[in-house]
Amino acid sequence: MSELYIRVAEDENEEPMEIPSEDDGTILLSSVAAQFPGACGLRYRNPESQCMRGVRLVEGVLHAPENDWGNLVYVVNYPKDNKRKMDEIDAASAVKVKRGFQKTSDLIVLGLPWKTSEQDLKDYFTTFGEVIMVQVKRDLKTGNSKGFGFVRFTEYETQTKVIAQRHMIDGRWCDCKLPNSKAGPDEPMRSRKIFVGRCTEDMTTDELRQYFMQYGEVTDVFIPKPFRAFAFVTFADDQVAQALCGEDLIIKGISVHISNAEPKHNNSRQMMDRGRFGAGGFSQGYGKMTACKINIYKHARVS
DNA sequence: GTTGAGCGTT
Repeated sequence: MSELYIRVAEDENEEPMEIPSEDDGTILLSSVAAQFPGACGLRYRNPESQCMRGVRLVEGVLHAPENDWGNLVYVVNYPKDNKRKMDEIDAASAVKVKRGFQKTSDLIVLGLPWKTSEQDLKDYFTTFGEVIMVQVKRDLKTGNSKGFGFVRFTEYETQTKVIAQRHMIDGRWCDCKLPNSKAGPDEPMRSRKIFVGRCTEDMTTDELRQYFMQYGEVTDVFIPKPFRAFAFVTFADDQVAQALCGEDLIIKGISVHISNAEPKHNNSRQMMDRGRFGAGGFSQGYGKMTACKINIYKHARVS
Protein backbone atom coordinates (compact mmCIF):
# COMPACT_ATOMS: atom_id res chain seq x y z
CA MET A 1 0.00 0.00 0.00
CA SER A 2 1.72 3.20 -1.04
CA GLU A 3 1.01 6.71 -2.38
CA LEU A 4 -2.62 6.51 -1.41
CA TYR A 5 -5.00 9.37 -0.93
CA ILE A 6 -8.11 9.21 1.18
CA ARG A 7 -10.98 11.63 1.03
CA VAL A 8 -11.62 13.71 4.11
CA ALA A 9 -14.29 16.31 4.69
CA GLU A 10 -15.31 18.66 7.46
CA ASP A 11 -18.82 17.31 7.26
CA GLU A 12 -20.55 14.50 5.41
CA ASN A 13 -22.09 16.95 2.98
CA GLU A 14 -19.00 19.08 2.45
CA GLU A 15 -16.66 18.68 -0.47
CA PRO A 16 -13.91 16.22 0.48
CA MET A 17 -10.20 16.96 0.30
CA GLU A 18 -7.67 14.28 -0.53
CA ILE A 19 -5.12 13.57 2.19
CA PRO A 20 -1.97 11.52 1.47
CA SER A 21 -1.21 8.35 3.40
CA GLU A 22 2.17 7.19 4.63
CA ASP A 23 4.07 4.35 2.98
CA ASP A 24 2.59 1.83 5.40
CA GLY A 25 -0.95 2.87 4.55
CA THR A 26 -1.55 4.84 7.72
CA ILE A 27 -2.51 8.50 7.82
CA LEU A 28 -0.83 10.92 10.16
CA LEU A 29 -3.16 13.04 12.23
CA SER A 30 -0.82 15.89 11.36
CA SER A 31 -1.62 15.39 7.66
CA VAL A 32 -5.29 15.78 8.47
CA ALA A 33 -4.70 18.74 10.76
CA ALA A 34 -2.64 20.45 8.09
CA GLN A 35 -5.87 20.82 6.11
CA PHE A 36 -8.26 20.91 9.07
CA PRO A 37 -6.60 22.78 11.93
CA GLY A 38 -7.69 21.52 15.31
CA ALA A 39 -8.66 18.07 14.01
CA CYS A 40 -8.17 15.31 16.55
CA GLY A 41 -9.33 12.28 14.60
CA LEU A 42 -11.50 10.83 11.85
CA ARG A 43 -14.78 8.99 11.65
CA TYR A 44 -16.78 7.43 8.83
CA ARG A 45 -20.19 5.99 8.16
CA ASN A 46 -20.13 2.22 8.16
CA PRO A 47 -21.89 1.20 4.92
CA GLU A 48 -23.42 -1.87 6.57
CA SER A 49 -24.73 -0.50 9.85
CA GLN A 50 -25.09 3.12 8.65
CA CYS A 51 -23.57 4.12 11.97
CA MET A 52 -20.66 6.46 12.38
CA ARG A 53 -17.44 4.71 13.35
CA GLY A 54 -14.25 6.13 14.73
CA VAL A 55 -10.92 5.55 13.03
CA ARG A 56 -8.29 3.99 15.28
CA LEU A 57 -5.77 6.60 16.43
CA VAL A 58 -2.55 5.58 18.14
CA GLU A 59 0.13 8.13 18.99
CA GLY A 60 -0.91 10.52 16.25
CA VAL A 61 -1.24 7.78 13.61
CA LEU A 62 -4.59 6.90 12.03
CA HIS A 63 -5.09 3.28 11.03
CA ALA A 64 -7.33 2.12 8.19
CA PRO A 65 -10.38 0.16 9.29
CA GLU A 66 -9.84 -3.50 8.32
CA ASN A 67 -6.53 -2.39 6.78
CA ASP A 68 -8.31 -0.74 3.88
CA TRP A 69 -9.40 2.87 3.62
CA GLY A 70 -11.74 1.88 0.80
CA ASN A 71 -13.62 4.52 -1.12
CA LEU A 72 -15.30 6.16 1.83
CA VAL A 73 -15.37 9.81 2.72
CA TYR A 74 -13.97 10.32 6.20
CA VAL A 75 -15.20 13.09 8.44
CA VAL A 76 -12.98 15.17 10.67
CA ASN A 77 -13.40 14.96 14.42
CA TYR A 78 -12.82 18.00 16.53
CA PRO A 79 -12.19 17.91 20.26
CA LYS A 80 -15.52 19.49 21.05
CA ASP A 81 -17.27 16.37 19.79
CA ASN A 82 -15.40 14.20 22.22
CA LYS A 83 -16.43 13.15 25.64
CA ARG A 84 -13.71 14.49 27.83
CA LYS A 85 -12.43 13.94 31.29
CA MET A 86 -13.13 16.68 33.81
CA ASP A 87 -9.53 17.81 33.89
CA GLU A 88 -9.66 18.39 30.16
CA ILE A 89 -12.70 20.62 30.28
CA ASP A 90 -10.65 23.78 29.98
CA ALA A 91 -8.97 22.48 26.87
CA ALA A 92 -12.29 21.49 25.38
CA SER A 93 -13.72 24.90 26.02
CA ALA A 94 -10.63 26.36 24.41
CA VAL A 95 -11.58 24.61 21.23
CA LYS A 96 -15.16 25.75 21.59
CA VAL A 97 -13.75 29.22 21.75
CA LYS A 98 -11.71 28.50 18.66
CA ARG A 99 -14.80 27.28 16.87
CA GLY A 100 -17.00 30.28 17.38
CA PHE A 101 -17.65 31.33 20.95
CA GLN A 102 -15.47 34.37 21.31
CA LYS A 103 -15.47 37.71 22.97
CA THR A 104 -16.26 40.52 20.57
CA SER A 105 -13.84 43.32 19.89
CA ASP A 106 -14.13 46.78 18.43
CA LEU A 107 -14.23 46.87 14.65
CA ILE A 108 -12.83 49.73 12.66
CA VAL A 109 -15.18 51.09 10.02
CA LEU A 110 -13.25 52.49 7.08
CA GLY A 111 -14.52 54.71 4.31
CA LEU A 112 -17.37 56.52 6.03
CA PRO A 113 -18.91 59.51 4.29
CA TRP A 114 -17.95 62.79 5.96
CA LYS A 115 -21.56 63.41 6.84
CA THR A 116 -22.21 60.10 8.61
CA SER A 117 -23.03 60.53 12.29
CA GLU A 118 -22.84 58.08 15.15
CA GLN A 119 -26.60 57.79 15.07
CA ASP A 120 -26.41 56.90 11.37
CA LEU A 121 -23.83 54.26 12.18
CA LYS A 122 -25.88 52.84 14.99
CA ASP A 123 -29.02 52.74 12.87
CA TYR A 124 -27.17 50.94 10.11
CA PHE A 125 -25.34 48.35 12.18
CA THR A 126 -28.32 47.56 14.37
CA THR A 127 -29.81 45.83 11.34
CA PHE A 128 -27.12 43.14 11.83
CA GLY A 129 -27.44 42.70 15.58
CA GLU A 130 -27.32 44.46 18.91
CA VAL A 131 -24.77 47.26 18.96
CA ILE A 132 -22.82 48.07 22.13
CA MET A 133 -20.95 51.12 20.93
CA VAL A 134 -20.31 53.25 17.87
CA GLN A 135 -17.80 56.03 17.35
CA VAL A 136 -17.06 58.43 14.53
CA LYS A 137 -13.55 59.80 14.77
CA ARG A 138 -13.47 63.55 14.28
CA ASP A 139 -11.03 66.41 14.10
CA LEU A 140 -11.11 67.92 17.57
CA LYS A 141 -10.96 71.50 16.37
CA THR A 142 -13.41 71.41 13.49
CA GLY A 143 -15.52 68.47 14.55
CA ASN A 144 -15.31 67.11 11.03
CA SER A 145 -15.40 63.38 10.58
CA LYS A 146 -12.11 61.74 9.71
CA GLY A 147 -14.03 59.26 7.63
CA PHE A 148 -13.65 56.29 9.92
CA GLY A 149 -15.06 55.03 13.15
CA PHE A 150 -15.54 52.04 15.37
CA VAL A 151 -18.38 49.70 16.20
CA ARG A 152 -18.79 46.92 18.71
CA PHE A 153 -21.47 44.24 18.77
CA THR A 154 -22.86 42.11 21.55
CA GLU A 155 -22.72 38.85 19.61
CA TYR A 156 -19.61 37.41 18.09
CA GLU A 157 -21.66 35.96 15.22
CA THR A 158 -22.77 39.48 14.33
CA GLN A 159 -19.16 40.64 14.29
CA THR A 160 -18.19 37.76 12.01
CA LYS A 161 -21.04 38.53 9.64
CA VAL A 162 -20.22 42.23 9.53
CA ILE A 163 -16.53 41.67 8.84
CA ALA A 164 -17.35 39.26 6.04
CA GLN A 165 -19.10 41.77 3.81
CA ARG A 166 -18.86 45.30 2.43
CA HIS A 167 -21.25 47.93 3.66
CA MET A 168 -23.11 50.66 1.82
CA ILE A 169 -23.40 53.45 4.36
CA ASP A 170 -24.94 56.78 3.34
CA GLY A 171 -23.95 56.15 -0.26
CA ARG A 172 -20.37 54.90 0.14
CA TRP A 173 -18.90 51.44 0.34
CA CYS A 174 -17.27 50.88 3.71
CA ASP A 175 -15.19 48.08 5.18
CA CYS A 176 -15.24 46.73 8.71
CA LYS A 177 -12.07 45.12 9.95
CA LEU A 178 -10.38 44.02 13.13
CA PRO A 179 -8.19 46.99 14.07
CA ASN A 180 -4.46 46.40 13.92
CA SER A 181 -4.05 48.87 16.73
CA LYS A 182 -2.34 47.99 19.95
CA ALA A 183 -3.99 45.62 22.37
CA GLY A 184 -6.26 47.71 24.52
CA PRO A 185 -7.82 47.00 27.92
CA ASP A 186 -10.63 45.11 26.23
CA GLU A 187 -8.18 42.85 24.45
CA PRO A 188 -5.49 41.93 26.93
CA MET A 189 -2.10 40.79 25.79
CA ARG A 190 -2.17 37.06 25.68
CA SER A 191 0.58 34.71 24.77
CA ARG A 192 0.07 32.10 22.12
CA LYS A 193 2.97 30.24 23.69
CA ILE A 194 2.74 27.80 26.59
CA PHE A 195 5.40 26.48 28.90
CA VAL A 196 5.40 22.69 29.12
CA GLY A 197 7.03 21.64 32.38
CA ARG A 198 8.20 18.17 33.49
CA CYS A 199 9.06 17.06 29.97
CA THR A 200 11.19 13.95 29.63
CA GLU A 201 14.23 13.75 27.43
CA ASP A 202 12.68 11.27 25.01
CA MET A 203 9.91 13.65 23.99
CA THR A 204 10.64 14.97 20.53
CA THR A 205 9.36 18.16 18.96
CA ASP A 206 7.38 16.04 16.52
CA GLU A 207 5.71 14.11 19.31
CA LEU A 208 4.84 17.28 21.18
CA ARG A 209 3.43 18.77 18.01
CA GLN A 210 1.37 15.64 17.34
CA TYR A 211 0.04 15.71 20.86
CA PHE A 212 -0.87 19.38 21.12
CA MET A 213 -2.46 19.46 17.68
CA GLN A 214 -5.64 18.07 19.21
CA TYR A 215 -6.23 21.38 20.96
CA GLY A 216 -5.62 23.63 17.98
CA GLU A 217 -3.18 24.58 15.25
CA VAL A 218 0.40 24.42 16.50
CA THR A 219 2.76 26.92 14.90
CA ASP A 220 5.95 26.13 16.78
CA VAL A 221 7.52 23.65 19.19
CA PHE A 222 10.79 24.50 20.88
CA ILE A 223 12.81 22.22 23.13
CA PRO A 224 15.86 23.95 24.63
CA LYS A 225 19.10 22.07 24.20
CA PRO A 226 20.76 20.80 26.26
CA PHE A 227 17.82 19.07 27.91
CA ARG A 228 16.19 21.16 30.63
CA ALA A 229 12.95 19.25 31.23
CA PHE A 230 10.68 21.80 29.63
CA ALA A 231 9.52 22.90 26.21
CA PHE A 232 7.54 25.66 24.55
CA VAL A 233 4.56 25.11 22.31
CA THR A 234 3.05 27.96 20.32
CA PHE A 235 -0.50 27.84 19.01
CA ALA A 236 -2.01 29.85 16.20
CA ASP A 237 -4.77 30.90 18.58
CA ASP A 238 -3.91 32.55 21.88
CA GLN A 239 -7.18 31.41 23.42
CA VAL A 240 -6.22 27.78 22.98
CA ALA A 241 -2.90 28.46 24.68
CA GLN A 242 -4.53 30.37 27.52
CA ALA A 243 -7.15 27.71 28.18
CA LEU A 244 -4.49 25.03 28.53
CA CYS A 245 -2.58 26.95 31.19
CA GLY A 246 -2.81 25.30 34.59
CA GLU A 247 -3.57 21.89 33.11
CA ASP A 248 -1.71 18.72 33.87
CA LEU A 249 -1.63 16.69 30.67
CA ILE A 250 -0.46 13.15 30.06
CA ILE A 251 2.07 12.80 27.24
CA LYS A 252 3.59 9.37 26.66
CA GLY A 253 2.41 8.42 30.11
CA ILE A 254 4.12 11.39 31.72
CA SER A 255 2.23 14.15 33.49
CA VAL A 256 3.43 17.47 32.16
CA HIS A 257 2.37 20.82 33.56
CA ILE A 258 1.20 23.63 31.33
CA SER A 259 1.68 27.24 32.27
CA ASN A 260 2.09 30.60 30.67
CA ALA A 261 5.31 31.17 28.77
CA GLU A 262 7.06 34.19 30.22
CA PRO A 263 8.06 36.71 27.58
CA LYS A 264 11.72 36.63 26.69
CA HIS A 265 13.77 39.23 28.54
CA ASN A 266 16.80 39.33 26.30
CA ASN A 267 15.25 41.09 23.34
CA SER A 268 15.30 44.88 23.43
CA ARG A 269 12.64 45.21 20.74
CA GLN A 270 10.26 43.00 22.66
CA MET A 271 10.99 44.89 25.86
CA MET A 272 10.12 48.13 24.10
CA ASP A 273 6.92 46.68 22.69
CA ARG A 274 5.84 45.19 25.97
CA GLY A 275 6.51 48.45 27.80
CA ARG A 276 3.09 49.65 26.74
CA PHE A 277 1.40 46.84 28.57
CA GLY A 278 3.19 47.13 31.89
CA ALA A 279 6.31 45.70 33.41
CA GLY A 280 5.34 42.07 33.27
CA GLY A 281 4.54 42.11 29.62
CA PHE A 282 1.05 40.86 30.31
CA SER A 283 -2.02 42.58 31.61
CA GLN A 284 -2.84 42.39 35.28
CA GLY A 285 -5.39 39.96 36.52
CA TYR A 286 -4.01 36.61 35.49
CA GLY A 287 -4.27 34.45 38.57
CA LYS A 288 -2.21 31.73 37.04
CA MET A 289 0.84 33.90 36.61
CA THR A 290 2.16 33.08 40.06
CA ALA A 291 2.24 29.37 39.44
CA CYS A 292 3.75 30.03 36.08
CA LYS A 293 6.59 32.09 37.50
CA ILE A 294 7.34 29.53 40.17
CA ASN A 295 7.66 26.95 37.47
CA ILE A 296 9.94 29.03 35.34
CA TYR A 297 12.25 30.05 38.13
CA LYS A 298 12.38 26.52 39.42
CA HIS A 299 13.36 25.06 36.09
CA ALA A 300 15.42 27.65 34.39
CA ARG A 301 15.62 31.10 33.00
CA VAL A 302 13.59 31.53 29.82
CA SER A 303 15.86 32.25 26.91
C1' DG B 1 -15.51 75.45 3.07
C1' DT B 2 -10.66 70.78 0.22
C1' DT B 3 -9.79 64.81 1.05
C1' DG B 4 -10.70 58.81 0.45
C1' DA B 5 -6.09 55.17 2.49
C1' DG B 6 -5.90 54.29 6.94
C1' DC B 7 -6.01 52.46 12.74
C1' DG B 8 -8.83 54.84 18.11
C1' DT B 9 -7.43 62.62 22.34
C1' DT B 10 -10.11 61.70 26.91
